[in-house]
Amino acid sequence: MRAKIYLEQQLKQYLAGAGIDWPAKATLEPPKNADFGDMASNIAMVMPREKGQNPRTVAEEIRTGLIETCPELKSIDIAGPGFLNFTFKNSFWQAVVPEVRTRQADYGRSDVGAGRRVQVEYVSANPTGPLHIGHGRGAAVGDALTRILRYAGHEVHTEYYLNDAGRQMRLLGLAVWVRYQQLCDIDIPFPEDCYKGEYIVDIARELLDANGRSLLDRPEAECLDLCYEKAMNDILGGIRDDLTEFRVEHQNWFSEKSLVDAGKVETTLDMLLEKGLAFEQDGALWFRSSEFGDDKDRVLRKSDGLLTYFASDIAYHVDKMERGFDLMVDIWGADHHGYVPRMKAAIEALGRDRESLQVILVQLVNLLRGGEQIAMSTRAGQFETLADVCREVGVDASRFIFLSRKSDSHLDFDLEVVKQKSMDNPVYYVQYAHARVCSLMAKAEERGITTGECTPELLARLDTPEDLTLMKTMDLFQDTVEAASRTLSPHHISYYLQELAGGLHRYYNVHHVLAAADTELIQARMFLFQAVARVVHNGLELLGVSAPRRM
RNA sequence: GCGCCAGUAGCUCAGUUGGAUAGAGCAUCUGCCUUCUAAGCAGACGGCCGGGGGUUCGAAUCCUCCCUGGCGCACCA
Repeated sequence: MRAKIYLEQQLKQYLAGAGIDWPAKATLEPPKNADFGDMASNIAMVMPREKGQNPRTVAEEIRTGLIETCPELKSIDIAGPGFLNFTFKNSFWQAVVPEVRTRQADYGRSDVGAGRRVQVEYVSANPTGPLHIGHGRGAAVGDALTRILRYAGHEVHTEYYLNDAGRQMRLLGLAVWVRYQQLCDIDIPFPEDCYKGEYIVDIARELLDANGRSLLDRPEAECLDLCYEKAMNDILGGIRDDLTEFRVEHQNWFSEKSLVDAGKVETTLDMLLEKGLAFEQDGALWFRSSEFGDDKDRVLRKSDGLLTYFASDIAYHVDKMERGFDLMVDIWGADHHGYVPRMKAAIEALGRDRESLQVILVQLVNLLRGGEQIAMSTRAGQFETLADVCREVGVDASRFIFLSRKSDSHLDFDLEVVKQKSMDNPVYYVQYAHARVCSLMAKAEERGITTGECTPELLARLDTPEDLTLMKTMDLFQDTVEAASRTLSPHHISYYLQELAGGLHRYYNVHHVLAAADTELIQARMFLFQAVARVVHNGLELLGVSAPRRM
């Protein structure tokens, strides 16, 4: 059982005996400084006490009460202004090894999510060009978050919102059409605001190869449609392929066009009008977002009669709510942060708690090569695609880098650095820990060493500081999963794994596993290593990073 | 001008939502391969946590005012 859970139960039991509730500000966590013991609590300082009573006196009472009823505890110390520092017996920590052996892929799994239904919408890039590195970051975060939330007991549904209606799409068709004509040696200028990428020319060339110059004889509107459709299908196919390659799979691709065609946008606008949340002014239709915390009201339908993106975005979120999700998580590029208040306003206006929408803003990625910046702009057509980057540095390395920063932070992604197999890229450090154990087990098999039964007596041999560090770190895994889930922050897992891997590498250099003093010690250490490898594996799985058996 | 995010060791970044003496890695130095993978380990060096004020037993973390960088502020998508 986890140290935190155990102590929490014991303390609650003690407080209940005294008729006191668990204080809201009470904490229970491993102290930064290991000299203070295994777990520390401020409970004596934050719980109600008689006036004039010193927290240390309260702590002393708790200490006396607990030390008798908790056989798992080796000692309780009181320090500083009234901290309680708990130290467990080695046997408590050793029990984590069989626990990992039993639960295997489920070790660390939690039920804090209590089956809450969560929808994670991510990537959702306009299909106007290939995915670039910035989309990759969003994809990695969304996917890891999905894995973590599921592991923490949520029921998660993933979705890609496809903006397949609107002006950008028309521009895409136009771009291809112009390129097609140019390929036919017709001298027309390329529109300034169109997509200039080489991939547009490729699509036009395919059209030319398939149809010859025949399109030139058909009505322009028809050609534009044809070009748009072809471009859309090609690009979307590319995006799907890139995501698959990046180990990202959305359960549903939600089409904006389908929303419009089904009249759901109009229905939503009618509903807003009915509730007095929308109004006509200057020939346009407005949403009263300013009444729900936004800076100003926002246009839903322009005076030219066309709907804004915001209008269909509201309709889309209405649809999400109708599908009964307890929580909607949207992952956006940070350059869209100005959009958050109006979307939250919409959620609230529609009668839902604004917190039921959580927008994760993923900051910009600076793509560098040897310290020099590579420009990225879909329209200008200069960028390295996500596929290019994956091909060059690998999916594991890319994902791990993306998941090793909190989303709020800007990220420098230097291709030369990420390619290096050094500590500049910790993914190898973590994977190496797993591979080390695997190769060690293979070696044991070669030598005919078997492990036998995993008994407490055997595990009692795991009593060095390095043993205890590893076991305590494994004990923290589920807490880490829960923290990552609670704060919607995958990077906690990444840092945890680096710490666990570090513990293993250190151990490896201090203690020989297969050359230990006697058979029992060898077996005990093999059990320990197998458990560590299992936890590393589980953690990497949450990040969507592979756990190689050899490197 | 208004808003959002960031500012922590020379560099890249953590810091479990208010805890004890602020942590990793890289870089730079010093050591460790005749033994399970050196993609590793040990040690040293390195800090006014952007700055001022406030809140309290206690602040990198909370409130406030400044400074710097990035990004947004459309009847664009």
